Amino acid sequence: MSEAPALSPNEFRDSWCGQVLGDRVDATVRVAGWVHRRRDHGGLIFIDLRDRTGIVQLVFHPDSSGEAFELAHKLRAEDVLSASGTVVRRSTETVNPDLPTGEFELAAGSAELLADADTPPFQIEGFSGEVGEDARLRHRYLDLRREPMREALVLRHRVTAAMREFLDREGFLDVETPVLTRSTPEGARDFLVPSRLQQGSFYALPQSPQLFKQLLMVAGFERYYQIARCFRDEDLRADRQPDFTQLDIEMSFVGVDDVIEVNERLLTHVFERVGGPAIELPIERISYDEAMSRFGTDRPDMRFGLELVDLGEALAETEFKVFRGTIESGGTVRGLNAGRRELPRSELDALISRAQELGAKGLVWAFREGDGWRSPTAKFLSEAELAELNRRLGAEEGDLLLLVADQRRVADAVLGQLRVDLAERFGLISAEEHRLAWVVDWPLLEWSPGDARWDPLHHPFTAPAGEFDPDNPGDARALAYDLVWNGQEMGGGSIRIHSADVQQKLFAALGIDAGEAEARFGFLLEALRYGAPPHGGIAYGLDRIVQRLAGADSIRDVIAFPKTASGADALTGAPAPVGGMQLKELGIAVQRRGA
RNA sequence: GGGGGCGUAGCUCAGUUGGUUAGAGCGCCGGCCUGUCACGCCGGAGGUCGCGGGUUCGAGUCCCGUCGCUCCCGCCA
Repeated sequence: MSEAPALSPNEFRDSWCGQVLGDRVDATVRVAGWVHRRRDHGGLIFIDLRDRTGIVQLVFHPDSSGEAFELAHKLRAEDVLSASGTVVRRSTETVNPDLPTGEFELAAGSAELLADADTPPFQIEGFSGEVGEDARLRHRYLDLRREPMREALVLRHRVTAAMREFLDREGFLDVETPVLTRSTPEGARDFLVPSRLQQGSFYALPQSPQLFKQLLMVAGFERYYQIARCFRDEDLRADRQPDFTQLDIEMSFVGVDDVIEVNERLLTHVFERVGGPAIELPIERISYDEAMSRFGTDRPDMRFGLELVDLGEALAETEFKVFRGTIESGGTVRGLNAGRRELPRSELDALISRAQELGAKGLVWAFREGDGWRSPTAKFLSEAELAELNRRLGAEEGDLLLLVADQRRVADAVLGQLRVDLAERFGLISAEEHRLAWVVDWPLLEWSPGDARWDPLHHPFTAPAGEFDPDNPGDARALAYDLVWNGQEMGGGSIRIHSADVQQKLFAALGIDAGEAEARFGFLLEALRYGAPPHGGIAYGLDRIVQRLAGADSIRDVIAFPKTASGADALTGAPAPVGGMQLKELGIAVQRRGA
């Protein structure tokens, strides 16, 4: 809970509920808030009154409270009340040690009902069950009265306040960029807004302020930040909302190390301010290649082992058709040692199903037994091969080994995720341990077999390291960096291309010809020709950072009014149909019902 | 777009192999109660078992469809 703000006395109150403490004893104070709980003893009534700062107990006596006693009898949960009385120190045996104000209480002399409340659809506090999220979201204003939600939003405020404090001190300017902007159909699907004045044309809601912040660098602002709402029309997850918040930062005349350095100090400052985990500087860096090789993912959770091992070489000559076929078609065999485990067949089958869900054709499991394996696959492999696999996997007696034969990227994706699943199941992750890392040295582009073209790993404005060779686009490295926290991507950024020529080369490499580039990004190319400084920056997922700091399971728990998994706002009912008149003004044909 | 889980009182849940009148805790309403703090005690109300269809003598329970919530895969430059 944040400290109670100063309070100007008025007709409703002159003290916060949470401030009815020792220094007020014998004083007459007036408090206002919500009836948290009522304990009516017939001849004596206790009311717990709650405001943002906490709870105080009001006592109503028939003798000293007069009319207020009659009112207290009629009070119900969540009624809004203003009450005044004398602050009294409780006798030793009536102290409530669970309440910050528990040594004191307010002997109420008068009270005024400011608003009566319908019975809430769920209890605000004080019963052991967990209220379903559906009900909570439908009455979010009641859910937000609950302590955990209030604390989460207070934490969120403190995080953004600390960010602004640091960035202001470092000379970053907070500049707003448009929400109605232009669609540049790359990456995620855009949310579109029809234009009334130019019918048939559409605004797009920004997926990020990327191009605007680059233009601000061209404009000479040098250091920019914004806590920006971004929009992506993709399916939701526990850590994905269609509208979400990004801490967006951009700087001029910097290289990778400059951006990382200031961001490490930013994170340290924020974590110190809000009581986050201690950060050891510098934050460790791991190359993309090493992350993929050891963990099978570009956002490795390095709090535990179970690292991936490449077994292709050891199986180059194998007679086992599955392995041999995969290797001959350019794939490989990857494996991990899950340690000494005992899993029933049903759970091994579940692992296979999970592997298939993740895209594998199958999963080989084995337990090391003597010099060989206990495994349905053991009979297909030679003694020498089994020994070599055991050696490479560091397998000891009883260790569970998991192998996937596939194209490298599939094997990585499957084992990289299984590794995390297994660590959770086997309890290898301590809740107290935190591990931050920069993933660096990214490839600039990756080949997309489906679309038969090169796609940027980050975005098409990311600067290549050194000169870009259009003849070998796959070899190019990017001046890019992602911040990974316990295996979750928290933010990412890069040094940007600040030369129109280089930018055009990149567009060409991505299959965007000069005409199309001019049509879609002409404003950027033109701006880059008017003296663009070298620049770069980063964007953080604010919701995810706060989620992690709050220890919440979903970013919905740190967003005041989130959407459900189907993208609906359970409170307002959005999205909703609009009237024919509204559509007509936009030049959109009105569909007849049933049409 | 695909897969899994859930849907029973206001809330959280139980409900056996398909079988009489669908239960519990909390909340709610009424009564009693002067030191409680998840107050206590007594009494009471409250149900379209998400919705639609089917099987059956009989469906909360089985089947099909559908809607909602949720987790995951795809997607998220």
